[in-house]
Amino acid sequence: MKAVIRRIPRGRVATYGQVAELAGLPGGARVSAAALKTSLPSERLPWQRVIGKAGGARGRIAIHDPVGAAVQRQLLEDEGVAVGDTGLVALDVYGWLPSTTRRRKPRRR
DNA sequence: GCCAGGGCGCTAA
DNA sequence: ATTAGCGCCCTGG
Repeated sequence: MKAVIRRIPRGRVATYGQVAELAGLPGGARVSAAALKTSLPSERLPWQRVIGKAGGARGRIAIHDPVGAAVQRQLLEDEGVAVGDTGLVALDVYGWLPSTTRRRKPRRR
């Protein structure tokens, strides 16, 4: 699972659900989140590249802690990922496209 | 018609 | 019970 996260290319992002699926934990999106939450910086996991897409969000920072969220945003922009004021990230552009996973209906565009 | 955002219920650890 | 989630549906801009 952590291995999966490390696979996320720089400048790209993936959703918790996507990571969980790739890790072999279907429906375990929150498990991924928990793993990241408990992970230590020494693990050097690019947790910043993992975002959520719950509710009406199509892909945005899902960290509750405002500080952590700000950090993630900064790190992402540092990699070249544009983050909206609300922490929204254009999955259509920066979304990771692993050959092993398929996306939902690309909803035009 | 398009987009972003919020509400609701569900699943898994 | 709690949560760094997810999808569907509705609303406002």
